[in-house]
Amino acid sequence: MRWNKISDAVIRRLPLYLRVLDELANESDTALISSQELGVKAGVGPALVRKDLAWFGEFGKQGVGYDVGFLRNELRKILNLEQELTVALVGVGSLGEALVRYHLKRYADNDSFNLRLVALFDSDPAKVGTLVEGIPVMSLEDIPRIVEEEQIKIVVVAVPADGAQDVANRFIRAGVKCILNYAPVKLTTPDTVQVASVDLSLELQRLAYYIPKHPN
Amino acid sequence: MRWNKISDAVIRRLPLYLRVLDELANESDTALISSQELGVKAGVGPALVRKDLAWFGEFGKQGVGYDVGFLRNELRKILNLEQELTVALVGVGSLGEALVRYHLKRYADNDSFNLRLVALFDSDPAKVGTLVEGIPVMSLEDIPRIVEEEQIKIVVVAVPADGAQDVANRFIRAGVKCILNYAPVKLTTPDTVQVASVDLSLELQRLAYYIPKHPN
DNA sequence: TAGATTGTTAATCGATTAACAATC
DNA sequence: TAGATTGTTAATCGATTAACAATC
Repeated sequence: MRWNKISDAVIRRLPLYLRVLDELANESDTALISSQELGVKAGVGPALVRKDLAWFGEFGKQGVGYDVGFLRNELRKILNLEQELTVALVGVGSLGEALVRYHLKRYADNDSFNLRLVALFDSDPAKVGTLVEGIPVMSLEDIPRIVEEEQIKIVVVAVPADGAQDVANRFIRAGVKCILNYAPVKLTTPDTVQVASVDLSLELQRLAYYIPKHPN
Repeated sequence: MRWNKISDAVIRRLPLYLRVLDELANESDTALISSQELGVKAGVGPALVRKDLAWFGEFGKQGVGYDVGFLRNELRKILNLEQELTVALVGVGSLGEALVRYHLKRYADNDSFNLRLVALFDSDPAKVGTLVEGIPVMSLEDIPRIVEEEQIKIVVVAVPADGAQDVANRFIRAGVKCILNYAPVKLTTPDTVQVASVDLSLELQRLAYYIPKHPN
């Protein structure tokens, strides 16, 4: 499986399709779905659904549609969701702790997900050695060793803005290729490294633009 | 000020520019910046910077560049950041509470932000009437009244997936035009309403695609 | 004036949509 | 077979980049 240089716009829609298929697989006994239906449920045009899927193979049957279970399985393979995703989080401040407690643990028992949060890191010596939700907090010095030992695949960056680039660099040097960034900065990374950003203030400022000038 | 139908791709970059200008205004005494420099700091090409800004007016001087303080101010006006942004949050579960405690309060005292979280809502009668960080939790019945009284501009949806569309509809009916959605569902809204989504599992599944097949 | 950088138009690039032959 | 829907190619649409005259 080597489909090089498929646009990220395409990749971003695959989880959308997968979510629809997960629902169908659970809640109903629909065994087949057309690009039309799948598109409506995912909020994407039918032609685009077919084009997106066609990058990876011929998953449908003409005149019939796509087999829900089969397509779901193929998407899980394409997205690397069959394997366990080992995750580390750096920055055990209030945000980091909230993420550990409320977010990441939630995905531990998800259907189409196999996420395991294995390590926490913090620069504050007072926090190193403590446990949060049973997960040990380690020093930034330990990053290379733990990434290697635990085969960390994704790191969640939840440190303040001015430390984010530095910790990102440390994980990149240790071999991590996927970063989920909560710090309000644009991380500079080699293009072998993928960054997803959750930047609440950018989103809020964008929304503010759409506030009507005169009262509702 | 009515610049109708400017692409959302443009609007999304304005907060990026504003962030750069905020930093310059604080940390240094740089009074002028070129589209070149601003682009580098924001991660955007210089031609695009000029084109984006030109949608809203002529803010620069040929041969000189843009005045940092002036441009910052213009962007704040364009993005509606001069006025107080009154926010409500619905869904006081573990996620909602974490958002209240760790995220939204943080923006209360931000330089280029004037966010005020004024009301919480929950469908659980046991929670209605309690306070979270000093903010009262109210019943969904109260949505129309409170939106009107407090002039709520943005609602943060932090309810489970199956309740999200319903609560979104309630706020839309009450006149809210901006929704920040944390529920893992695509909200269907009239196109007079803007939705920003924070969907962690979609981001993680996207990142997973980029995990190398064979060990780092 | 000479040098620099804007605002803007034209060219390029990429992503989405429409159309349809292949085929289940 | 007749009807439906895929996979794919060609057409369209929109967004980014390049280029440059205007001008500070």
